[in-house]
Amino acid sequence: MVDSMAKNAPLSRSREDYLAHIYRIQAVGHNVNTGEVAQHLGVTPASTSAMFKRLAQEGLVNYKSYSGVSLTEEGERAASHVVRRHRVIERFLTDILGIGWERVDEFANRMEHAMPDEVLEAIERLLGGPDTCPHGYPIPSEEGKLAVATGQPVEALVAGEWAVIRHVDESDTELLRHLRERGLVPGTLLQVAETNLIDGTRTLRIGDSTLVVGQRIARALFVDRVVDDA
Amino acid sequence: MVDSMAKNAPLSRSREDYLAHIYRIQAVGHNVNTGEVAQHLGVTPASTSAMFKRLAQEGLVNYKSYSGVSLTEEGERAASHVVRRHRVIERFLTDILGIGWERVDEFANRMEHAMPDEVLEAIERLLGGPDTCPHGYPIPSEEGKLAVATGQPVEALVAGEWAVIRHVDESDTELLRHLRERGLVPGTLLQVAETNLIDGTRTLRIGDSTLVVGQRIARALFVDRVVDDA
DNA sequence: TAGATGAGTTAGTCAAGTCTAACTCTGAGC
DNA sequence: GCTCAGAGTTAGACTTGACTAACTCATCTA
Repeated sequence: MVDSMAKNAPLSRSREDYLAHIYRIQAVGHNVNTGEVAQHLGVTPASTSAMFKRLAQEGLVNYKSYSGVSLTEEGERAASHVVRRHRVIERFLTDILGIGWERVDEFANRMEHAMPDEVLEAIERLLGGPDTCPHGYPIPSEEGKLAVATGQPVEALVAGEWAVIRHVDESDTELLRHLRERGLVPGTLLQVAETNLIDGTRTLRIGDSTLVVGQRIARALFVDRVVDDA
Repeated sequence: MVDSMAKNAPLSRSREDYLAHIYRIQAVGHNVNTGEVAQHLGVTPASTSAMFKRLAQEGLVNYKSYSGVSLTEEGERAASHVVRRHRVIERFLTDILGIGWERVDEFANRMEHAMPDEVLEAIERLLGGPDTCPHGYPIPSEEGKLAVATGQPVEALVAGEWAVIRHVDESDTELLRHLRERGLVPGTLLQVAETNLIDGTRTLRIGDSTLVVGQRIARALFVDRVVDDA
């Protein structure tokens, strides 16, 4: 909007971090509020407010005091490039280097700002054009449209329903290790055998085996329902 | 020396850049002067002076006004880690991703600060423990000793002498492309057939072919003499 | 509908790293 | 040995992005 922006000056590391996080929140359909962004980025709400103002001035977000932000078209393009880099790097780390999926988010956070486009493209070719990150989130296209993640938490299913894991919450390292060890990864088909509404646990059937998972897992696993054709 | 340093706080990107460049200059046996560092890093001599003072205070370099700097043991360790990262990344970019050696220095400059140790180790395993960067410079060991680059410019050879290319100056993209296209890469055996002291050109024999190179190349190719046993 | 409460914002400060402009040192040449 | 050009340094200002402390707004409850 405001044309005070230098043509294509690269965004600062900090701006990239803010934009990418805003993007991720918008991609799951939530409102973006200051405190949440501040907490995720490990800064104070005051710093976040200040950055929102700067980003708004540069035409990257729409911002009105006390009512949150949203990405402008330009902001969405910029943010999606960062998220794209992040997710391709994660894929690279797991698929080529064999690093555990519970650690790649952190590593990608550091690497995503310093990855030249040409290098990213070469990595994508090597990977054969992956569609999702290891945790199941879609890799945004080059064009930079918001890539919306479908799926709802296992928590929302009732006993008897079938579903496929789409993506898993990647913020908790311990949990991720847990999930991997139990085969709870994107693409896995499962059935909710039983729901215990008192303690929040779910009994899941996966292939021939049965698994009882607590509420934390039931909230971290995002699935799409599958109609049972059997 | 001065223990005002926080134990193992990671170095800033800026410090890493300065230290790495000082390391490279020391590794070819030259004195480190302010202007040269400033020019290479694209900052003013004033900024460089200021940084030298900071680094000295932190025990990373020995610094006395008007007489240059040298790395302390701690500085050498820190710098060699950065250079190590840089050179392993270059190898990765050329050998795994197939990027031309004339571009990898620039890319590695950006990536070297954001590469977690675990990722670097995984890349090294994938590469099979390379000894040198694509331009022929030694990859420092984990221990962080200064890795001295041997070799002298082709310019220093006289007609008739045999030599093996050890490393090539990596600062000029155009020149690097040129060299690669002519097979003037590390490991190549050559003989100086003729030296023209008037225009500075050299005629080189490589295998069955003959190549006339100008002074710029004769200064950018670093070789070790080989005794002619024939 | 008036507080109260908590989220969000503003004001002022700080540190890192850069710059320009002015100053100082070193050493090469006479 | 002296001078002076150029390399190096100091001083002071600026930018970015963070912080704390104090303020303001929105909303939920009574």
